[in-house]
Amino acid sequence: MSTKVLKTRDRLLESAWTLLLGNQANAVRISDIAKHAGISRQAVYLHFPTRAELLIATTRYIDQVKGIDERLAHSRSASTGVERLAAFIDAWGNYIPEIYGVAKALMAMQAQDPEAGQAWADRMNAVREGCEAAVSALVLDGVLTQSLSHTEAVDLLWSQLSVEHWAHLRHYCGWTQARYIAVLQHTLLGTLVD
Amino acid sequence: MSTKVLKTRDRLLESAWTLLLGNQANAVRISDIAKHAGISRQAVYLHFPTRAELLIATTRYIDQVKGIDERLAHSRSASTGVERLAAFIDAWGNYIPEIYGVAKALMAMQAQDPEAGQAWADRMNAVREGCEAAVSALVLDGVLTQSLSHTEAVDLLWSQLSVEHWAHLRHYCGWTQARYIAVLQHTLLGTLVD
DNA sequence: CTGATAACTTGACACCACGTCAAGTTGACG
DNA sequence: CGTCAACTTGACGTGGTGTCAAGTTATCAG
Repeated sequence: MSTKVLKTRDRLLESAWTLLLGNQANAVRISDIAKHAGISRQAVYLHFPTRAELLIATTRYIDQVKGIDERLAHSRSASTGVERLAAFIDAWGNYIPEIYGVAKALMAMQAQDPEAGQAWADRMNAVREGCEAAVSALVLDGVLTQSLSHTEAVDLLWSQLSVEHWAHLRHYCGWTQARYIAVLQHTLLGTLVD
Repeated sequence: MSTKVLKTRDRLLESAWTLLLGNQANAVRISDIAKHAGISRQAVYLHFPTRAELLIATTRYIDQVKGIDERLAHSRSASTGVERLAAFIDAWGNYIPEIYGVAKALMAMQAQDPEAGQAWADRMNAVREGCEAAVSALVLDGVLTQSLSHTEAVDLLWSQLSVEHWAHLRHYCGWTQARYIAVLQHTLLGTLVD
């Protein structure tokens, strides 16, 4: 029932998501989102104070719909550190395509809007915590390489799991999603373990 | 002599460079650059048709002043593939800070301006050629890893030498420039060789 | 010396997207 | 029936880009 007729706010978030996933994510204006949701441009401001807040709310909406929390939680149940690292790369790496449209818009926005930048930084820090946990699992197993400090290992994992890195390999280099996952699992294992 | 009184066009390029290296590179408007160069905003358009063209010309200007070509050429003279890889990472990795301001502005711009995106893509393809040459040197020495195709190795090197990756490690993670170079040399060697 | 030309100046303006404001419509619900 | 929330329409302010027109100034050829 609720799937059939969504409230206006959710229709806006769905519209933003849809349009941002499209090819010309750059050109998504407030008026486009409003039109797609079937309301007037001004009415958007009855639900979200600024464009940045709408984008941020969209990421939270996607998180909720796609259940990223459960996906990442699942990776925590691996028995060894190495398995956990692979599961984490798999879970997060396969989530990036879902949020890429919004992420791109938010990253483009942080140049002008510090609030957007902060919101994006907060979400990326959550990813970093996942990286931290994965590296800690390696340390616990005693397999973390000697040549990197704990923090450096986390930084390296984090930066290679960044949305920018994914976009570079998938879009500039034309890799498939499966190859992206496989290569990152292999090379990061080689870089971080022993 | 020519160092004392620069032509207006060069003063504009110098001003753009200076301002874009500043902390709030996001907020560099045409009027700011004009003011810094001591001319009126409208006069900028006597030298550059658009803001994008001004930024692109600035990157070329920096390349010329800083002599990136010679720096990269130097890395080609290494005797072994491994030395060449290290030299290339050193040369390009230490060049990124010089262009980072302009790069950031150009990357922020490519969302709206396809012309800016193309110009940036062209310059990054030049870097890719350097990566390609370095990987070829590894192949010639017979030390390229079995687990990656030639192209994949180039892609991986290229993406890890991206400006975004540098910015992530230097600014988000707080690495020093020296550590960035050292870690990339070490991990890329480990990833690509044997 | 004169007159043309290039490089600039000032001031005004169109455009586009964001965000705001005010006044009116519509529909649900007590 | 009245009220209130959600929405509509239309107008407006802001900030940056890019355009246009008219005037100034220095230099340089004839």
